[in-house]
Amino acid sequence: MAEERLSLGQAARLSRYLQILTQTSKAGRNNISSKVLSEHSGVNPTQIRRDLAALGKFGKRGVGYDVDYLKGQIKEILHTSGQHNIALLGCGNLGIAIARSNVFADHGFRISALFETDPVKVGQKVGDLVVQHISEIVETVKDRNIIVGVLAVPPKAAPAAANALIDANVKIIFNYSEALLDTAPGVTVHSMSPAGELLYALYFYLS
Amino acid sequence: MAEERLSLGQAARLSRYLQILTQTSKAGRNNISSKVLSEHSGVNPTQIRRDLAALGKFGKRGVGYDVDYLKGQIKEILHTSGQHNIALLGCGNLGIAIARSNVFADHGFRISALFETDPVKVGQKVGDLVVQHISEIVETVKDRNIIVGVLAVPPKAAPAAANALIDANVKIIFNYSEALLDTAPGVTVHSMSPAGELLYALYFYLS
DNA sequence: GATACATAGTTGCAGGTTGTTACAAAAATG
DNA sequence: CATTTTTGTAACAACCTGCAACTATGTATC
Repeated sequence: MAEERLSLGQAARLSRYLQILTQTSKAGRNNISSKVLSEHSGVNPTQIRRDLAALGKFGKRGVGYDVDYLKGQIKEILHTSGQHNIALLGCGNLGIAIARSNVFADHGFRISALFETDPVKVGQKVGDLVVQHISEIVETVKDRNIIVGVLAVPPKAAPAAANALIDANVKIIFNYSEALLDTAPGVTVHSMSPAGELLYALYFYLS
Repeated sequence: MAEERLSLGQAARLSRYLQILTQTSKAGRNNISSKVLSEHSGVNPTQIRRDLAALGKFGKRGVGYDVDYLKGQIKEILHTSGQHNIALLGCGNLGIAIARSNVFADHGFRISALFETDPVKVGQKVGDLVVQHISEIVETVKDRNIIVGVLAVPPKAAPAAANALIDANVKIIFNYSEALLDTAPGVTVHSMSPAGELLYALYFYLS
């Protein structure tokens, strides 16, 4: 089994395809062509076919790709077929929005714990979960086998929250706030940057 | 004046630098080296220096880059020194979170209009803005010179909301929902995909 | 069945991008 | 003045991408 590690670009594209396939599947379509995939992903169709053919010949000539089958194959390749538990820090508007949406659930991530510093919010229920105080994070992360922490706190609170996640031995921090976080060895920090992406899109519109 | 159009990669990196510079500036530091910029952006320091040197020699040898000066220069290069008006569709938890945060304001975007379909929310105030009914979108977008629309609506409502934005002649649609949107000529659609990005990060952790 | 069409798989190549290594130039420090 | 830091530059190899071309295999139509 060759099992070579994917390049950065390949992995990025595959997860993008997966995202699109998941939505396509939800919309009830069960077949998709590289052309359509290209329109939604912005990736050149030849590139898509090359990516997919290199990992196994998943398509049917003249027809396209079976959405659910391809979805399953890509999940295998990305090692993300299983369920993964995530902790959400911050139960303000943003945190609640994330907790109630399916963004993560659709992709096999289960929000398994909610944390807050505000004593008023601690103890309240959001869906099936009870909001816990941040002081319980170390134990909960260990008990529930959580490897991903999502930061949905105000920028000012972000560094402290990130450190709490690091202390709790979380491996991936997903930062919804704009704040810059210090990195720790062995911990991947991924920051969203909607404004940055908007600037990028705007540049190509303006020039 | 050479004024060449930036490559996709260059523009992406520059907007990333800009995002980091903005946060660095907010944190009160006014000098930054390519090494630190690299740690926060994930871009190779040589690449950073190459990018910046190619557009003008903004740094001081032995010292680094002046944060505010560099920020200004990059804004010029990206043609985003001015203010840009954006419309926000959806005033649920997510919409409110966006409206109250500084994510966009920090980068010169001003949220100039809020829209909803829910009659209960129409007329309520969020900050200085009054929530308007979606039916007013065409006129408002024209009057307030809005070129960017941000979708913060539930996935089911996203396609209709996107079409409303297209009808209103918005140029860039920024989609916070997971839904796939149909594209229209002359309109750039940019979809956030937190779960996709998380899958990507997870792959490198798991392999 | 024959024909046309759509679409995946495949190859070769030109061009662009990136990381690496190396080094010179300028500024700060002591 | 010597040392250190850090930018600016260059050259090169490795990699990646897009394009064009072509083959193979389904589907639809007549």
